[in-house]
Amino acid sequence: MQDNLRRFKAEIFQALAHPTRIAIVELLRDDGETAVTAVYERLELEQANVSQHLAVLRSKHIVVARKDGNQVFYSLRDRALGKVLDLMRQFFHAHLEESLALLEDMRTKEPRTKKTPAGGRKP
Amino acid sequence: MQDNLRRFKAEIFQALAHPTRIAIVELLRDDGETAVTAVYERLELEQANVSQHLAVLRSKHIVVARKDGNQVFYSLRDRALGKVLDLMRQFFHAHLEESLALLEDMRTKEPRTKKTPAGGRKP
DNA sequence: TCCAAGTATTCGACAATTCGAATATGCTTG
DNA sequence: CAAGCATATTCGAATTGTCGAATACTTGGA
Repeated sequence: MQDNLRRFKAEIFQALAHPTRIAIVELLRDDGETAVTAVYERLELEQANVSQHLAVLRSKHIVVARKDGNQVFYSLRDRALGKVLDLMRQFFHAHLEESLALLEDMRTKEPRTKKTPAGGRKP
Repeated sequence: MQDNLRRFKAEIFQALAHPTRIAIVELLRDDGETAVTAVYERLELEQANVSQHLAVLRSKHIVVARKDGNQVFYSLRDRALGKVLDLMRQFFHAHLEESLALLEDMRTKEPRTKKTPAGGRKP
């Protein structure tokens, strides 16, 4: 059981382990219930992509959907998760220097580059 | 920058998004500084595997290593992460019923089965 | 110096995630 | 019912994560 519990936690973390999903959660936390259209317009992302990420969040019960006629409104299911993100910011600030180094690191590696033509390292 | 910050958070979550790494973090939180041998003996895992997971945690600065002679002692770098896990438990309890359903779901799907011989559904 | 203990890294196979494109589903209005 | 908007799902390709086995590195002692 101890192990199942850990798998459960891991799945929650996994669900949050993507910049877009974090953006979505933060948006819902700040703006409350929001329709899908508003989400992908605010975040400037493709509809399908947002829908896929919402599906992930939904499957882990991080988010709840409410249907209203044509559209679907999403909201955070529990504000504990908002707190988690706050702690995250705290964590970030507490170790600002190293965090910045990490960010720098991330910048050099360029995120999800899909068309980097010749970036290969080590010939 | 907003986006970089989200990528940073996502990486932290990603680092925690594995049952073994959660087990490690919880162990370090509860027992304090611990040598690698003790970790993999307590968790009944392969040395290499634990070392790989520790490398992940290290690369995200979730954990710090202190060398002492032959061995390396690991500890949590920030108790904020302990708090995050506490919030997680809170989250779990707050939604116990659905969480249990999720666990049940996970049980049926069996995690990381590598040698399930004939479990396939749909012939 | 050689060896053994304790950790870390590399490698190859396989599983899982992610994206955009295409397509499907569901609701509402005419 | 057809058309059209809002959302979801499926597909294939590329990327990333995971594991055990093998191997390398580092330290302390014979």
